Amino acid sequence: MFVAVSVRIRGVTDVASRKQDRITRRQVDKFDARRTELAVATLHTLAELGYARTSLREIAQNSEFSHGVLHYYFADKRDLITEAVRQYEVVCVTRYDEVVATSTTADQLRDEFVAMFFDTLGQDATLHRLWYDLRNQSLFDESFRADVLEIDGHREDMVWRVVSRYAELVGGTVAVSPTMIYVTLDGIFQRALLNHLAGKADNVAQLRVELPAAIGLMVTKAE
Amino acid sequence: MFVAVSVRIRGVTDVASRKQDRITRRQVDKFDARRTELAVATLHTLAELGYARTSLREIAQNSEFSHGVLHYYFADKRDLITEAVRQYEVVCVTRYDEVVATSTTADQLRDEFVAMFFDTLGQDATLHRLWYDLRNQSLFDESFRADVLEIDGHREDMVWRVVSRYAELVGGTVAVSPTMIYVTLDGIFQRALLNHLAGKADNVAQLRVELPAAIGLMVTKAE
DNA sequence: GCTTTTCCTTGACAGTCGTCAAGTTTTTCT
DNA sequence: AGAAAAACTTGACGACTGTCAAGGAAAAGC
Repeated sequence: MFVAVSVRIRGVTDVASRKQDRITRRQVDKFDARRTELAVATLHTLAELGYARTSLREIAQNSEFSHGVLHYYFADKRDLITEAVRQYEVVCVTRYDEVVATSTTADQLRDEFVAMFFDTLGQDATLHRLWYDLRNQSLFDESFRADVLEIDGHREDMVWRVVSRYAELVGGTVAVSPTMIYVTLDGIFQRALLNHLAGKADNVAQLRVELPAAIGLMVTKAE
Repeated sequence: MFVAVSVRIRGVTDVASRKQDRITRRQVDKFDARRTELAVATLHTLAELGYARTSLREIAQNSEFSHGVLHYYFADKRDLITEAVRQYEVVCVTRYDEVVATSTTADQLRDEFVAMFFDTLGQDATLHRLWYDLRNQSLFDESFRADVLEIDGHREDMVWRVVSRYAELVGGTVAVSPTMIYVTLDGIFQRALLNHLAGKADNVAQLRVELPAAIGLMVTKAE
């Protein structure tokens, strides 16, 4: 019987058990592959319904398996959702890195960042509302907090890479702390998301107009 | 039989029915009083447990009545929660008005605003996390959106009154739009709330240090 | 004081939830 | 091919949910 935990057993380096080790690893990889497959299905269900209304049976219906299988691969619901959140992070936290790497002028970086900012707002709106849902859930449920704070930190790093590179290209320095930069941009994003989902496209457009200036306020040009 | 709806019947101005009207109004007022009483109990339950885990029986236990009475005063759960949200607004949306009214210098206004900002963060933390919970819920549940957008607008007006008055006292002008001011301050508040509830007091203190400068960036002094 | 209306409690309903045990199907190994 | 292990399905459990109807308790009206 293969136990339903995600901890891989390592350290079996004895020569006589190599073959067994190889087999076990293949099993574990297969196990993990299905785990992430189910976690992705969970992610889509959560994005569609929100945390409060997502049930295990609904998740199973969004996969090709039955609801019982979830307890074969996950200890309980929290374990499943935690894994789903980790999948979210993989998708989301390197979003702007290519823009940073390829842009050669400050204006280009700023414009492409703004473009991608509002692109993903429309494209992945349900995923983003899920993130905010889970982050809020961590205000009530302590067991989510560690993961949420970690992802929040990665998001902060992500926008810091953008803005500090922008300052570099502009030939100046960043005027505010990484935390302030993040909460500002994240606040703009949240507001834009709410307006987007409420169908208020003109409000979203207005935020798009104002975003470049907000970025501009964060850096001071060298004289 | 007195129907459980919140719409008051008006327009009965006929002289012969004055007495009946007076009685009816007293009944209605009593009805509304109990409605708000139950809405307040709902608010506290929501603040404690969050939207996802709040049940009608739990709400009733936080009041002095049994669970059945909720359907006597409210059409359904949504009606009840909507009324609770309105109660939240009454409490929260005029929080800084006195600071604005009594401050005579820019520094005083700024310092007292910051003080109250972090006061209510610690004092009413559960209420605030509820607000963010419900705002997020509106990203999934369309029926919350109108109320949420209205309250969000009032919150924006609230901080606008603070910052525009601050600019006035400083003898300058506000450099960014009301929306940008709100999303920034709200973003800072959200971050501080998360850190506060996570027990990271030093992070909260750091945000407190940085808040005055963030306000400073929003206004430009006249030369 | 008696009747009528209002207010509130109690208990039940149909449904959903997370969880798990038993059993079936599929894969793997010898 | 046969045996063993893994992967998956099914159905059930107790608990909990929102809702509502029946009836008792309290207040109002006469």
